Amino acid sequence: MISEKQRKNLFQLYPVLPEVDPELLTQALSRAELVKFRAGTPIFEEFQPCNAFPFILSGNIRVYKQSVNGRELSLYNVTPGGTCVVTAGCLLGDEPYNAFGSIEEDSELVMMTSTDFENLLTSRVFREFIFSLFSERILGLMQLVEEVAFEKLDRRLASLLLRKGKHISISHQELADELGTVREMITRLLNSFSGSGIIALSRGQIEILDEDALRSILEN
Amino acid sequence: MISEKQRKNLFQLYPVLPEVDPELLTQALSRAELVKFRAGTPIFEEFQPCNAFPFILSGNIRVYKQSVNGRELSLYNVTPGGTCVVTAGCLLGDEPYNAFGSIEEDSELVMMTSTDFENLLTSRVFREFIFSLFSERILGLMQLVEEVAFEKLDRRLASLLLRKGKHISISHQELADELGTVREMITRLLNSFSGSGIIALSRGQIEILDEDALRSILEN
DNA sequence: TCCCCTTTGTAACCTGGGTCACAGACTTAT
DNA sequence: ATAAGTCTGTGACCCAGGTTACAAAGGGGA
Repeated sequence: MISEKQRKNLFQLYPVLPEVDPELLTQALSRAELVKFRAGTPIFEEFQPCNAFPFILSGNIRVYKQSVNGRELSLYNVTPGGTCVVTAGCLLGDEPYNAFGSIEEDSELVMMTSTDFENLLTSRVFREFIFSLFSERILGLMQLVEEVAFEKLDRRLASLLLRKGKHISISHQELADELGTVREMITRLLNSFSGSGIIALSRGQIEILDEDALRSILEN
Repeated sequence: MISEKQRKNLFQLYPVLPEVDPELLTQALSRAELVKFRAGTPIFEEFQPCNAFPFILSGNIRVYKQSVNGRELSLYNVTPGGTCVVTAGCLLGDEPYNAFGSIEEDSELVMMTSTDFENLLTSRVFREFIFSLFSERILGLMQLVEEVAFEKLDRRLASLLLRKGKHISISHQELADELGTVREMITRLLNSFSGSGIIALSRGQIEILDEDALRSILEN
């Protein structure tokens, strides 16, 4: 059971919810639980069966793959208002997870039982909501495949930095884990960027000085 | 308009269709057209808007990405009974294609207009059908990302060969296009396989002699 | 049979990026 | 202040895989 305040928050982030059949919704929410997680907490693993569906009130979930030698590669992030398509896919297909998920920033999730989630799917608007997230995600994954297969690392890194804004707080290792490479490569590339005055580096911080130069790397 | 025979064929391959609201269905089918394509025909391109939705009666569609230097990489194949999720995704999101599609074997498609497709989606069973294909595809794409990012080419090739059966009619170039690499690499790897007696090669043909050895490459 | 086109073989070479093995610099807890 | 842990910097090295540039088979049609 979640509080009235949390319910309001949830509705604001997921405006589709108040539109579903009230009876279904009340049912589902009565059994839903608010759970808080600290940054870094793992929340699901490859091959593990999935049994609950998360709505994100705050923070975000990083969904990623792991290689045998410990490298990681982010597939996508789930932010407030979005949903975890792996979980949805696994619940629908009754298959185990095929990726890892962990909390990136401190997060508040509303966890819904898998049966309640499936019940919600009988509602037309809710199904359409999930649908549009699915198709968005498919396009995103196709893009990612292309990037990983064909783009060089410097361009991938440049594009990642651009997406993250002008002042970035992140370690080289975390950047590596996002791109599926190793820390040393990131250090090297960042130093070469900083050598050309494109960025300024300090421990745990990257500042973008010349956004245009960074952008021009993308189309070299 | 499609013939009675084609309609039967369609229903057999897509058993969900006869279950949708008959009125919707009749509407949609009355405007649908059967189109035949020869192997190799391109049917859609990146950035092109999409305006029709295909059901596959026979043959198949290869959906792939292209790199600037002409390399290709298959994302998935659409076979009879399946549907092209890119198309569905693009139609739903009203976005242009972000991949290429071409006919791999001579094919017969029933093309439905995009508005009829969207109307069909108001039917619960049909939506669920598309749903399950979506989630299947998402899991597949996640798998592909992992493969491309972390697996070596010999393993990827071995796994591809195993999926294709014992007698394979295909050129080295086509294998390369499937894996996102170049012809020379495939030739090299195939020759090394054939050197160890795992496969036998002839022009346009690969015969798997030692399936176990091939499988053991996957887990070396 | 001859010609042309497609497919395959191959060798030398290059390069991006991963691995290893450190050393320093910063931060935080004790 | 000291120690321990976390980040960052760096250089040497290695290797998978892409590039170039050919040569030589097949195979099918005229």
